[in-house]
Amino acid sequence: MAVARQRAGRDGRPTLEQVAARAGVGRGTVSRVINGSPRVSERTRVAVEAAIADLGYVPHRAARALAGNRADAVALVVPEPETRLFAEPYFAAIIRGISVELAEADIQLLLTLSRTASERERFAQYAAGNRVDGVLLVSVHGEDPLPELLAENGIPAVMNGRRSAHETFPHVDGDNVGGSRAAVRHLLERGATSVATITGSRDMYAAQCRLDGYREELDAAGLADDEGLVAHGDFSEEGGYRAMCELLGRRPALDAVFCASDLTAAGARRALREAGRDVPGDVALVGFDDSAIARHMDPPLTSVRQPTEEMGRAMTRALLAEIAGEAPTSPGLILPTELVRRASS
Amino acid sequence: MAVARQRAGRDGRPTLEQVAARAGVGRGTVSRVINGSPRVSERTRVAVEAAIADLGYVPHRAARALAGNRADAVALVVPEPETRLFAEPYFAAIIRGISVELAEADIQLLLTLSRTASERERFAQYAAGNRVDGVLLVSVHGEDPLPELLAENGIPAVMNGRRSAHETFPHVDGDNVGGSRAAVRHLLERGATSVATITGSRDMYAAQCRLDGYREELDAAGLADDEGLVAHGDFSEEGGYRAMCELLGRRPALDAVFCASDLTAAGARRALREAGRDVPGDVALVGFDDSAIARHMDPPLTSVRQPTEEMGRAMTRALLAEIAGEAPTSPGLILPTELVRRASS
DNA sequence: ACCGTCAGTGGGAGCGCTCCCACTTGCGAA
DNA sequence: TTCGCAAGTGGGAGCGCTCCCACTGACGGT
Repeated sequence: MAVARQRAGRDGRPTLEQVAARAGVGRGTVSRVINGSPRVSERTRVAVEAAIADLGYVPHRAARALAGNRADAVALVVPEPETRLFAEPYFAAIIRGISVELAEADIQLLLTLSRTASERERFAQYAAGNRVDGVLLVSVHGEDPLPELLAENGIPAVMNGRRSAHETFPHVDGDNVGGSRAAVRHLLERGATSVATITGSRDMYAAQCRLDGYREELDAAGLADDEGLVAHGDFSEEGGYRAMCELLGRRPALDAVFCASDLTAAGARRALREAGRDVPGDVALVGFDDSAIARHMDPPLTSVRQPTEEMGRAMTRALLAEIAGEAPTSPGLILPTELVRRASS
Repeated sequence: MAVARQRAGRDGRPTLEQVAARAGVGRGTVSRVINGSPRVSERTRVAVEAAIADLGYVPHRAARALAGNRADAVALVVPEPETRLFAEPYFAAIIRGISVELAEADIQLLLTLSRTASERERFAQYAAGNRVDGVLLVSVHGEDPLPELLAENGIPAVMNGRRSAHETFPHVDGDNVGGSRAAVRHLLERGATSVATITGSRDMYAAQCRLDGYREELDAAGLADDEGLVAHGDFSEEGGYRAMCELLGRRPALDAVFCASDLTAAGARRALREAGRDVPGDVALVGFDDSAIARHMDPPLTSVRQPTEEMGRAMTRALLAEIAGEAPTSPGLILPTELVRRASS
């Protein structure tokens, strides 16, 4: 048995050994060709590549992973409660970006939905055991133990978004402040004189940034700081509805509202309709995220779009660099946002 | 070197060998415990489990895969052009279902976006090499070579949806005909007398089914078959808009429209508004998919919902059964749909 | 007392790779 | 000519598991 080398693998597929035999070289050489080592002569490389093509050889991932002490895979961890996020163009685009970048590096994407905090801890355990080379994190909340767990275990990871202004964990985020400022500026330019805002969940940094942007832009325009124009929502439609009712009661003369999310804007729009206010005639409305509902609202909603696909790519590139052991140039990357103008403002 | 067994793995994590030493048993026994073999005495199992817990042992996936000739992973293949599908609650729910079911079986989910047909062929190659145990397919079009490629290579696979009435490939689908019939029946019950429909892309079986359901229900109600009430769309909003304009020109007296998708309904709604028709006052509208936009249309759209999470689970269960070598009881499974009533009808 | 049986167990072999060391060349310098 | 060295190469060792065969010992039947 030990004599008859050069046999195909258990599953009938060619092995590296067969390729080597066919090309008339040793296993080491084939391995070098596959891994793009420069220490192979041109002639040899060509011969090996021909043998690979002839045989239709595809490296066996598990064997590679085992021998090479790596996984050739990265995990994307999505908190289960957040799967509604899934139902957003935002998410689809991020995944597309990730996928493109990973495909180029020939690395697999593992999708992991983690339901509970304990499951996230278990995941860290799991990830530590060389089961993945790196981790991509989305929708990370402040109390999530996963980032620290990963860092402690020395597992390369990058998150989407930030938990605070001084996020030390590697991250890629959209420019929330800049986007909000652009939205408010736009409202002001369209002649609004009393711009209200409905915030997102106060414990989320993105919500804080969007509120900061709102304030900064009003300041820059020299408008008085009126706290009565700020109502707190929670990114949900219902929250938007309630906040809008509140606002209408408090500042009936408002003529524009900047919402921290499109969903919030949808709720606000409902409240405005019930109050008999026309959009954009009486009140101009702007959302954030440029999600599916923005395009389909009546009237279509002006919204702030993040360069989501690019964010996915950037996250992945950063992660791959980290895996490759490159020293990170900076802990984070902030990508610019863009205002998409529609009929609501 | 060969003497000093019982050492931790390269990455410092405990190996099965260590667990065996700690529990005072052989490697084989630990393996049996891990894999739930019944051929282990209660006492031994307890001891091994304690050792596993003490050491925080996690099996090394790649080693398992290599030795066991399996991958412990299944791939979900999404055609890249379809990633907009991603941005649907439909998709999110399917993935959630898949994820739940896979987590129970401790199998990983690989997400693969395939851009081109050639990439799909390459994927079949790849899958064949024992790199995944099975494949989950969504949005399969008629000319897609992947299902056949997988079948030829003996790779277990299940698709979501069907390509035709006599789909032989294992599949899980929603009851499109039943859903459409329920939608039309609902419209009729609400007093509609002239029910039009806007179809989906004619080359898609789901679109055909939805049209069939529409016809069947009208037949059942004894209404004359009026081809003028059928306009062809393509599941897109623009297509819905055009078809609605057409319909309005041809049958100005229509008082209800059943659309093959929510997006189509959104387009139709726009056309109706431009024509000055009130929804639901003048024309009742029903969509299909119960997607995000349905809830946020004005008025909110009545729509047919599929049991999507359950579909994901069913697909996964079917795939796991196939992987386990169980003979499929039937080639496919059709799950019931449900009409979600909202203000548009 | 003998045997067969079988639940339970230990450990060798080997999965298909990568790593790395030892080796062979070819070639310019001494 | 001899040596040194770098470029190129072959293949042993070993990654952490599972598979499976061989073995042990308790037990019941004869």
